[in-house]
Amino acid sequence: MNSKKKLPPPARKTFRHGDLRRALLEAGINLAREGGPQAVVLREATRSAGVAPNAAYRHFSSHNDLLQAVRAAALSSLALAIEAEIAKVQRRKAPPPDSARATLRAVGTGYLKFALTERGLFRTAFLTPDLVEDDLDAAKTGKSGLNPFQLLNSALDMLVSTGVLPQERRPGAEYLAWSAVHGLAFLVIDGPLNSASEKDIRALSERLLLMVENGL
Amino acid sequence: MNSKKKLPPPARKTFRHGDLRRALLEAGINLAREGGPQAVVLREATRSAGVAPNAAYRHFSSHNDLLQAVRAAALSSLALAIEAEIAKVQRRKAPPPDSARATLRAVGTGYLKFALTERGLFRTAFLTPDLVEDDLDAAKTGKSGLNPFQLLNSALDMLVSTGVLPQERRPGAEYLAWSAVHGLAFLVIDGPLNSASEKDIRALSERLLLMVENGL
DNA sequence: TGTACATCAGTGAACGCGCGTTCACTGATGTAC
DNA sequence: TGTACATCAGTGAACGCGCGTTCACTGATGTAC
Repeated sequence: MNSKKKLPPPARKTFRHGDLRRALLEAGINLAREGGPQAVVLREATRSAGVAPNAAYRHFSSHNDLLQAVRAAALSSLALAIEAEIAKVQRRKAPPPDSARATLRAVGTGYLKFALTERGLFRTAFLTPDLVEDDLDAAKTGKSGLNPFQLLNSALDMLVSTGVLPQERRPGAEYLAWSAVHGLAFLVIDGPLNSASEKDIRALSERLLLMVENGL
Repeated sequence: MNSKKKLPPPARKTFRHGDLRRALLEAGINLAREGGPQAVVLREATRSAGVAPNAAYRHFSSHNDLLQAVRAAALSSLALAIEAEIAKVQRRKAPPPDSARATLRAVGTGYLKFALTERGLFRTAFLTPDLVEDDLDAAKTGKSGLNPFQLLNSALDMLVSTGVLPQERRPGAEYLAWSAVHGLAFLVIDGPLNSASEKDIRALSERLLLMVENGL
């Protein structure tokens, strides 16, 4: 009945909040998770932190500042998801070339899994083009300190060093692989595969990753 | 100095506009062209048509109605761009298998060209997932009466009928091909290839299309 | 251990903005006679 | 050929909305003596 969109404000007792920056960031992340970058509304974040709108300005210089922080967090989650898949395949020790191949596939799998299970965050992660090569901002990386793009690159380097991928095909290969995987992610979250079954999507993902492997 | 964003309203003399629906649609298309779907603002469209805001409601039932009309137009432009590339390769008569291959590549080329030269419209075209299979709304198609998705499918069918692509690999192939091409388009318009040179992009496009051809 | 005070996190009220949309209207057009 | 009238495209004014942001403030905290 009188329930607002969310839980009532957390009924803070003290004048000071204590951890408002973190609270706002987390609220922002939740908004992004559910509605993508559009949904990251400063006033809404303060609402769910139980605080006046302008209190946010103690911790973020502007709406955009908050949004970029959310984006960095999303990018970091993506890196973690990829790392988790990589760890999975590297656990079972295989001959280096096979392992390299499996690692590249794991990057793709992690990427796609994240895109599917965290659509809003995924879309938020790609707001602006600056997850570029030399972007080592820790807020955007996983445990390894690498961002998603760098994880992909290092998988491709492994492919070369184990002799699977001829050196001369290496330059630019990251963009080819990324294109394929990102495109599928898009078709699923915003496009015509939107209502496909998880099984079908999984099958398509595997074929796509094979296509990349064979086609590179 | 006192120049507004655009040309002053066209100084209509008569009370009736005469062709307001078309004028609003074209204004909307221009807005989308320059700023993507976000920029398609009903009031702005009426402004550039030199008309009161509410006049739009004589021709569109809501803001969203206008936006969908713009989207349909964008989709139709995309179809035309693809058809132009197809026509180019089919003009020079080649053995059927080669021609089929070239046609598929032409679909990809047309798609990418459109994405690059019409970023705003391209993003607008993919607002909502309903350019699906049986969508024969003429507003969204090119001269052939096919929408972009159908053009892709028929190129793949050609590949099968000329014996280039084994029949059992045909199902779902449209999504693999589309993924790759769409992903590259994204990397270029909204992603890290954003500032790449046209030459590099062209080279990547070719390699990508080869990857698809070999990997399917 | 206790007190004075600077710091600065959060408040309350207000702003201007542009949006989509509704209302009762006005005036040009095209048709019927 | 001329006039009466229905139609309906466009007007003008106003609405409520939620947003980001600014201002002068209040009150809890931590530090210096």
